[in-house]
Amino acid sequence: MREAADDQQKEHTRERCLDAALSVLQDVGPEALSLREVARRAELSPTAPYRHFADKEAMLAALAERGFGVFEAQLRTASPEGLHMMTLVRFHDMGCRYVQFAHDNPDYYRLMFGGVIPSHEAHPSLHTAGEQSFNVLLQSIELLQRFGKIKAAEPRRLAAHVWALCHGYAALHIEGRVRHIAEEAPWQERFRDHFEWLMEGVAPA
Amino acid sequence: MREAADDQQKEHTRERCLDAALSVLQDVGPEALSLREVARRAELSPTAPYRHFADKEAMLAALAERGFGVFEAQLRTASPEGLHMMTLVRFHDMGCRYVQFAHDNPDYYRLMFGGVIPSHEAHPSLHTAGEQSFNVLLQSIELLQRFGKIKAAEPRRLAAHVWALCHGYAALHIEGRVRHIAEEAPWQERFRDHFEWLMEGVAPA
DNA sequence: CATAAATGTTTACACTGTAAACATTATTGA
DNA sequence: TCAATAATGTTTACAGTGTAAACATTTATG
Repeated sequence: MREAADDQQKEHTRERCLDAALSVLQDVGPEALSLREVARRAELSPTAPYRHFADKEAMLAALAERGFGVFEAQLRTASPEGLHMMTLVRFHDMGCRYVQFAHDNPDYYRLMFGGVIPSHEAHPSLHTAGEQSFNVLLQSIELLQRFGKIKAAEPRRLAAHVWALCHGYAALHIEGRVRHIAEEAPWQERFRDHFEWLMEGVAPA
Repeated sequence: MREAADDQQKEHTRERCLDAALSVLQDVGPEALSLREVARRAELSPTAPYRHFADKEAMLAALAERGFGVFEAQLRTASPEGLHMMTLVRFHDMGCRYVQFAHDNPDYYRLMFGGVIPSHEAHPSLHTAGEQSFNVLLQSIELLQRFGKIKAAEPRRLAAHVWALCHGYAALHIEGRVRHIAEEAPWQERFRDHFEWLMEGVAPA
C-alpha cells in the first residue's frame, strides 16, 4: 500500500497524462486522440496510461471533468462577488462567457458536450462536475426570479431553456454552421441580439 | 467509359454501402464506425468502398447528406400544402419535428450536426444539403414576418436564433443532459414551453 | 528487512484506414 | 466485331490503434 508521500508522484504522472491529452486534443480533436500518442507526449511507455485510467474513455472523461472545472470558473467570474449579486447585465455576461469558452476551447467543449463520452453517468465525478456547472446557471436564474427579473416558471425548465440556446449557439458557432449566416458581425454582437430575444421570452408577465 | 446502363449497378453498390453504413452507425455510433465493418455488412471486400468514396470521411459525408434529405422532408411535412401556408401553430409543429428527428435518429443527427465531419464546406453536396434544410426554416420565418407573426428583424438572425434553440434542445436531449432536469414530463410537453418562450421573445413589437 | 502493492515496461493480438498491385468486367471507338 | 480502355472489385501490405497479459522495478508497510 502507498500513502500520501508519493501520491504526489502518482498524481504527477496522471496530470502529465492529462496535460499531454489536452495537447493532443487541441492538435487533432477528440475523435483522433490516441492513447499511445498521449503516452508518447507524456514520455511514457505506450501502455503506461492504463495504470491511471481504465481505458481511453475513462481518460477522456477525466479530461472533460477538468474542462468543467475551467468552464465553471469562467462562468462564475461574470459575478465576481458571488451569484447572489446577480443582475440581468451580469447574466448576459455569463452567457457571453459560456460561448466564449466554447470559442476559445472548441475541443474541450466538444469533449464535454458532444457525444464523445456516451454516458456521463458512467463516470460519477464527471457527472457531478457537469451538474455543478449547471447549478451555476440554475442558481443565477433562481436569484433573478427572486429579484423579479425573470418570470416565475419552474427554475429548472428556465435553466434548460437558457442552456439550450447558449449550447445551440455555441455548438453551431464552433462547427462553423453560422458563419455563412452572418459573417458581417463578430459573434459577440450577434449573441447580444440572441440573448436579448431570449430574455424577452422569459421576462416577467 | 461507362454510361447510364450500369450506373444503376454502380449506384446500387454505393447505396448498399450507405445502407450498411447506416446500420453500423445505428449499432455503434459515428466514432466507432469502421469502413471495414461497412464493407463486411455490404458483403464486399474490405477495401471495396474505396471505389465509391475517397475515404472514410467522404463516406460519412455522403451518409450525412442522405440524412439531410430525410430531415428536410420531415420538416416540410409540418406544412403539407407548402411553406406559404405557414402559421405559428405549424411553425411549432416544425420545431417539434426537428427535435423528433433528432430523437428518432440520434446517430444521424450527431453525424449531421456534431463535429464528426470537420468541414461541411469540404463536401459541397453535403454543404448544399445542409443549406437547403436551413432554407426551410429561413423561408418559414420570412413568411411569418410577412404575416406579422414575428418581429421585423434580420430574417437570417431570427432563423439562427430559432435554430440555436432547437439544436441546443435536441443536442442536450439526445446526449441525455436534460434527463435529470425534468424526468417528469415527456419531451414534447417540455418543448412546448420552450417553444412558447422562444416565440414570445421574437413576437412583433 | 521481507513482503506485498503500486507503477511502469515489454510483448502480443486483433483490428483499423488506406495505398498499391492485380484481376475482372463492361463500354466504347475502330 | 473486336481490341483498347475505363470502371469496379479483390488481394496484399503496412503503419498505427486499443487493450490484455506477463514481467520488472520501485516503494511503503508488516
